[in-house]
Amino acid sequence: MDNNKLAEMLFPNIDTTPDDMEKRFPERSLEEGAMVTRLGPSPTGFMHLGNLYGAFVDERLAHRSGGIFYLRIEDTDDKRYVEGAVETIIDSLKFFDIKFDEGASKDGDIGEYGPYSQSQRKEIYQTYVKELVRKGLAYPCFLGEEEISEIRANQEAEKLTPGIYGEYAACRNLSLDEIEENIKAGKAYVMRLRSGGNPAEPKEICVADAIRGEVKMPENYQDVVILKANGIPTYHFAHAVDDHLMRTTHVVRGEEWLSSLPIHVELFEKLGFALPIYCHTAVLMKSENGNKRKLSKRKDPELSLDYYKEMGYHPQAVREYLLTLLNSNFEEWRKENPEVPAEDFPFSVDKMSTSGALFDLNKLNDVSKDTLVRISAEDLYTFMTEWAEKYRPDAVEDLSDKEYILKILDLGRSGNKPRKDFVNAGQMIDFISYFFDDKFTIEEDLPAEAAADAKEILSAYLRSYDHYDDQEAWFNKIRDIAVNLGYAAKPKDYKKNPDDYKGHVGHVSTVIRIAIVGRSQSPDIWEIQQILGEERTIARVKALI
RNA sequence: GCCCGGUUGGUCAAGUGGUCAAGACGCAGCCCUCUCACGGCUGAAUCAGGGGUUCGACUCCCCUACCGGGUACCA
Repeated sequence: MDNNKLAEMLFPNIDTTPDDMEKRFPERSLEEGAMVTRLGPSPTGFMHLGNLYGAFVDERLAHRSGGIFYLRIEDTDDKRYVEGAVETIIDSLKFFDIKFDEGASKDGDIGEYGPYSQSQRKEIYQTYVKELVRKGLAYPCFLGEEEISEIRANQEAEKLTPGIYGEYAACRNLSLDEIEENIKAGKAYVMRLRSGGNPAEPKEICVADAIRGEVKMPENYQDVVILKANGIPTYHFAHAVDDHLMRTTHVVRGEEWLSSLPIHVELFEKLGFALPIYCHTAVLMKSENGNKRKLSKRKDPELSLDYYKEMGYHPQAVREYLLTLLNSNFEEWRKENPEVPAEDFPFSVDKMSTSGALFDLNKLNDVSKDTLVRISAEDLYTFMTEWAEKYRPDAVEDLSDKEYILKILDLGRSGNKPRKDFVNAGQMIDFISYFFDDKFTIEEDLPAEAAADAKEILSAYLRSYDHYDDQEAWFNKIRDIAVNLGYAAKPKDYKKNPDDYKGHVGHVSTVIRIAIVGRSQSPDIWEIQQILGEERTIARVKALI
């Protein structure tokens, strides 16, 4: 068999060689230890939290080491392509502040190692396939879908590993004439790797994984497809060629790829490429019916990135949450360095867990509260108003008085024990809604202990009200009202001798609180009144009377 | 079926042969307190099961169970 002849017959239009490619995409000149990572999403749907989780690892690794992080669109599956998916990916990542140094973008490719969409790299892949054919390491396979499933059925009946390998690789040893005949007859074909693995007794290979340590697996012996009938490579082949030519140093991907690692090892070897360092991350899971399950785009809309955007979670909060999942020592670090940007955290792959974490909304909310308390009112205002324009147009009008809103947002946030009332923009708008007359309603019943005296309490409050009282003077007046009406001045007194009083000062103030904010729970009433202003305060008290 | 991973409280987890098995979220109680929040304190709750190896095993080995993934001309 004349392999050169076969190569020419198969790829007459390819006149480039691997050497050309090496020259076109030279090694990057980066500092020692700089990592080159990539995100390789396929434009098949929408981004979910798991994608962001992985992207974050890439981004941190590259940027903390002074390396490069690039975006490569892995659009080798035309059947699954979804219109607009690339834009969604780019927008989502941008929203969560994941920054790329090069790769695909809305304004076209940025960087010297492109094209960054696999669909545009056909010649590059074929250059390498042609070379493999020359070396006798790849061959055309004319097996159709039916023939393959027949082979598979037989293998399954005999309890053998299914696949095209060894004796089942029917087209492995076709003669040049047979191949030519098939092609002339217009038969479709794929290109397969001529695997060097031994199906009878696969060798054990050992790959160092940065997260999992040494991974031992049997070598590959399948004649895997490297080029589909349409001339586009499979993921496996594109991965090898692209990550080599784009000079990726660290391949971060989900653990679902672990099983195909032997294929990649053989591909890199046959192509003469050095293996990158693999980092197989645990996949984010979701709990369902008591079981864990991998996140799914289709089944888990509440885990799509858009969901967090819609709920109004601050991107920084989501980042911090992800960081707590990613590196177990992050929370500890954050406690010691509350004011330092998360970017300074010494992120490391060997702190990453090997088992899949369950997404926990409780934890996200908690992290979010801690995150928002560190963000200035000014920035919260910007964030909230931008969010409202898109998701809560009804609230935009209310938010227009910036000075007013800033005071509200800072309510109780100063001092060393700041309130942590805010979780996300949607919740914030609801939380502060009582500050706006058009949203204000009495949402709760008066406390049972003081309901009967409500009118008197409020009237007395109105009579004694002086907007310019300081907080202490203000509260003393409430205490007086309480005592005069037969309520305990201190909750403790009431607890000790509940029969001596109708209730305690807390019940009395709750009546006032409901009049002013419409709820039994809120930050300090005096401060709220100062923000609301005298007129509005009095009007609300009168209204309830 | 076969192959590959994984398994510490409800959740996230530290831990790498000798610990009363950290910490965080959540939960319960208490304290602070005009409510809530914040903060503080206390508590309940964990090494999947069984065999080895060892003076000693959450840690090492084997088996089983369970969970997840792969087994495509999908990525």
